[in-house]
Amino acid sequence: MKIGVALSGGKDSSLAAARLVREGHQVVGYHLLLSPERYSAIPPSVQAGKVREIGERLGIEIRFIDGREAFRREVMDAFAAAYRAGETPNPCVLCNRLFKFGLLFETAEAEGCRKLATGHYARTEDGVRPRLLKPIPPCRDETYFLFAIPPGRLDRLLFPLGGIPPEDIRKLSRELLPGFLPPPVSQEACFLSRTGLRRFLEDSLPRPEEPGEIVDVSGTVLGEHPGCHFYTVGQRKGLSSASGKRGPLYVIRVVPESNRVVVGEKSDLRARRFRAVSPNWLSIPPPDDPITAWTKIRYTHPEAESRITPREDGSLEIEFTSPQEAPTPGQAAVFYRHDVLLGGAWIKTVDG
RNA sequence: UGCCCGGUGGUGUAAUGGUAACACAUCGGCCUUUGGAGCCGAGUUUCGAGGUUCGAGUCCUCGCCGGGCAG
Repeated sequence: MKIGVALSGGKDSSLAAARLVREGHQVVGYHLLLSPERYSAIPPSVQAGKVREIGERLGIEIRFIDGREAFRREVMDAFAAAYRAGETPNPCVLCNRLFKFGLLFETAEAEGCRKLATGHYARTEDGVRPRLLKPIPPCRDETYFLFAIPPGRLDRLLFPLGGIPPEDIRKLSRELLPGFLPPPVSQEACFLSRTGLRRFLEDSLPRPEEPGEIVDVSGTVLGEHPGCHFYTVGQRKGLSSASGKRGPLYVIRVVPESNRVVVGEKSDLRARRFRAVSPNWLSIPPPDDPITAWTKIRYTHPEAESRITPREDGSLEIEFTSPQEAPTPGQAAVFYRHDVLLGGAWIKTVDG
């Protein structure tokens, strides 16, 4: 079978491709060019070179897809807009939806690939309605980033790494890609290096350096900040001008209208209810009535029991059984039942 | 002007006359397929000038600064 593989140049996607090659499939590697040179940690040409090298090593054809203009428009602009609105964007989810499982998927499909594989740690399950599942337990679970992918494509996706235990992945790595040196894993958003984020915001935001007040939950002014887009809910660092007393301070809210950053204790971050918009249901049909599910509000959040109520306007009301720390506008809320990712939505407002 | 308190890292505080400590902040590392968080580690401090004492953040004198009382 002809299978397309999304190849980033990293270890996981290479391994996924290697596995499919070993199984005897006709594999084509697709590499997306997304990041503008100005902001990237690794120059795109260097990354492309890595991908070519992997292609040679595996003996597969490599195709490049230039998505830079659309990426700029659809992911980076949205990223900047979120900061402007005092939200905390999650570009990975958007990029997965629009590019890896969007543009790249469509390109591979048009070129005759029956399936698309990626190196994500996740699983799919066929059936009347295909489902997206978490990987086999000790593996890190990356399904959070996949909640927004188009449901109709689930049956044509392959996650070759999601079904095998980590020790086997290491073994596979030695067998299939001996001597392969993974690039440094540590990174920010893949299209921005650490310095890139700052530069990007300076380029993209009007008057980025406008100072404002740091206030506590009762409105008392505690200090000054250099610009409210440097802050996100739950953040602890960068509050030096307000600190010194009352233990560690955390950002509770960012209010761009008044250019204020509201801070408080860690316990002030806990909230039970929030509203989420633009839901995407993957493994179940969109529900008409309230359902119970376990909701995860950030990548590393241990999902918690909740009730999800669909509203007339298409948004969702989520209520946790017990308050959770720092639901944050702009982040994804992803719903699970055991191993199954039911769907997800974007956190819009937090009610308390 | 008189009297009374107080002045310790960037901030808030601690230290019977005996190695100046704690929290927050800051910096570095770890963690990490988003932003945060979390974990580990580090640096930095006694308002100034004299004096008493083996030894002063601590006691004494003067000054400077901040607050209070008296008017």
